[in-house]
Amino acid sequence: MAKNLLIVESPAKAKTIENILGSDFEVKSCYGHIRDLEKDDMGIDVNKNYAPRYIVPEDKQKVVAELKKLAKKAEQVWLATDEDREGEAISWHLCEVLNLDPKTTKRIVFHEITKPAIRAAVDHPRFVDLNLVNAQQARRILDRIVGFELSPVLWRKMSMRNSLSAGRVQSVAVRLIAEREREINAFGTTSSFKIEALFAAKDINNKNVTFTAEGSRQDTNQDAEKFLQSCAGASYKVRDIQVKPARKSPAAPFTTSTLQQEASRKLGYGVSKTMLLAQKLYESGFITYMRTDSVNLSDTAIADTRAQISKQFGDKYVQIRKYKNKNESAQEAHEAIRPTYMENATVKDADTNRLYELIWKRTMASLMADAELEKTTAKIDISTNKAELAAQGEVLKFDGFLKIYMEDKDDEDVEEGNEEGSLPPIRVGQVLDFKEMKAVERFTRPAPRYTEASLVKKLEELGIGRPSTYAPTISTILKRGYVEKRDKEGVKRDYRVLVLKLDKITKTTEQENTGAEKSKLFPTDLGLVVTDFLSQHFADVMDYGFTASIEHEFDEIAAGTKIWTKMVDGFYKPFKKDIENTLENAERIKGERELGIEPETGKRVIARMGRFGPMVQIGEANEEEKPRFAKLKANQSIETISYAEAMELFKLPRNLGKFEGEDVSVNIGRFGPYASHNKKFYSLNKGMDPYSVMLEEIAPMIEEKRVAKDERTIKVFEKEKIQVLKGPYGPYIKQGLRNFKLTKEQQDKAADLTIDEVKQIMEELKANPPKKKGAKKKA
DNA sequence: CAGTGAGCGAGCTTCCGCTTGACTT
Repeated sequence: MAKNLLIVESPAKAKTIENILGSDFEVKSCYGHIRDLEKDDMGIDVNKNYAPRYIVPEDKQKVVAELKKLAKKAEQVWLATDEDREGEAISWHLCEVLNLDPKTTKRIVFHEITKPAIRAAVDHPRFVDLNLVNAQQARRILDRIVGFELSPVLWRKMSMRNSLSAGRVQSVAVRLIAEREREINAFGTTSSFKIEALFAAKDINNKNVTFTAEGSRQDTNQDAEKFLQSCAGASYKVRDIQVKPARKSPAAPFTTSTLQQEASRKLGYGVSKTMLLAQKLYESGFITYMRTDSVNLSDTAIADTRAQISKQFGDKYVQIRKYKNKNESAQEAHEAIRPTYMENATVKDADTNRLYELIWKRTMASLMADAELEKTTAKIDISTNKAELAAQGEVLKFDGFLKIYMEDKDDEDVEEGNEEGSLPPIRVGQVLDFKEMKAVERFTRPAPRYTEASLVKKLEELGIGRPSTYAPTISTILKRGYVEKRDKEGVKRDYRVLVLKLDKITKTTEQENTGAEKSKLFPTDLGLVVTDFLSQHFADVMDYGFTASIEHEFDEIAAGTKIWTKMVDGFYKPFKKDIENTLENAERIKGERELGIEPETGKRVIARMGRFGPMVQIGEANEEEKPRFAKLKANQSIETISYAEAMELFKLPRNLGKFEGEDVSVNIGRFGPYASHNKKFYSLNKGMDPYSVMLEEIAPMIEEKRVAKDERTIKVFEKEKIQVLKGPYGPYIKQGLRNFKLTKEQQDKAADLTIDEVKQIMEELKANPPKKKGAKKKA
């Protein structure tokens, strides 16, 4: 029996630390928070100075029971939760639950899992910092108040039956996406003409090459033509050449947020996928902890990386840097995300290797030498006018970190047409061999829509959310239906090109694709109307600076200069007034927009939110007549749908004629477009448009779907309406809407199951349903 | 599975931040 019990948050850490500390220590994990506010009545006694009511959630009871047992036996308990606000609170909760005195129980902290760091921590224990704990309680309680007061307002004011939610983080995340969408919709594109001259010259190998030089942009088509005209018959002479050295530095080691961004840009992963793979790597011991906001590398990691760079590329490529966090909201409880052993450049598992290699390269590059460049700018005179052209070239003199890694840019930060090539050797005074000059119409672009990762980047900049919540926050706003992730097809656009060649100007119009986007976040109508509603009635909580300002107050609580209950009270009192006022006075949320008047009837055509989502409506509900309704299509929005598009929606359902003697009609239902025939329903195949599809396409589809259904069916008990079906997880039982999972053995003999056996399996599963996450019984 | 669109009102939903597995049709 070990004398000392040391408690950390993560089980993977526990193992490593136990190895470092040896047999005097038993190291256990508490798996994060062990208590939380109960849900009834917010779990807070608002009238008793916001006294919190904490409970141990069901899924934590086993862990807590075991820790209790071990704590009782141990001579000394050490609290080694993370060194940040949440970690401090976890230590305090452990004291409360394990009957330890926070004023005397040893509390230790470290930012890296290395032998010297752990040893030093054990040599310098402190006690739980109750001010910091109170800052966390204020944070927790405030978030609970915001979430549990705001969400019910939505339930009352929205006519949708979804379980809607609002919160300090998620609601602002949706707002960012909503505002970006409106910016894009309101964006007025303008164009100008880019001037580009093409010259020929000999390179150092005496080979003929071409290079381009740019002139200043021309605002209009006429300006562009006039400019080209003024260049007709000109000669072009190099007036000046400037050569400047330049350097590029590597990016800092990964944090959760930058890892998510790069994995999105380079590998196309969503943030959940990145975190899932990183978790696997962490649990297998290949990388350090993946939920971190720190860019710091431990001394041992720096030494390890330096050795690896030297070995692989030579000392010339080593450049030790100490990275500092620019982000004020960072709490830096951990190291940056890095490989645990730099000699492993890859891992065996193909699934995780791509992410691992990214982490390995980024870590290596962060301690590699700057890249050295030479930038050349040549100014070129035009003999027939006063304008000048500029040609730019860039030569890499020393690759440094670029040897293995270069951070990608977001669409947002990429400027058009600045790709730098190399220039052939030219000298001042040289008359250049002119080929042609082009004026190409270019357009201004609105800011791009957010990807999951660029949204995380923005949230982090605003100090909203934490590394452990970025991915779950995005899942939440998707699940609630406030936001959709999808592609957008581009549209064809004409652009004008003028070419001056052999002193003659030719004008052409070419086509390009514009506005195509992949895996971007779009607000739904629900997201838009809920954002408007919340912004109108709860402007302070929806403010982008709200989190930063309360964080400032949490800092004061942590410093002991502010009382947490006073801080919470200062927020709650006016907030509660807003809640009551809104419940009493605010209209129901409709998001109504008039699209026009139907000429034949004089009835209003409106788009609005209905009980089942966005819809269009002709006429008003009154005694004489029922209005006509139609659902919006997937990519349509209340804010942008036109009158003509709305009227189009009323063309469904369409009757296509008879097949096998029965009518076939198509419509759009809850699960998308479908055909109905002989009382059966068939989802339309991808690409089939219910507005235009013909019977000739539908009939064979119905036949195909009948066959596919037969293949999925293993057995049918007609009388009991029970089916045994083949699914992606093997055979299962289906009765109505309910599915019943079979065990391995039962699956193997699925085809031979009798009705009695099936019934017995169902009875057992009904009596003992498989446990679901978060399922809890009422006390 | 393929309807609906008003209002009443059982009894339900809901937050953010720490952590992993259990579960999925």
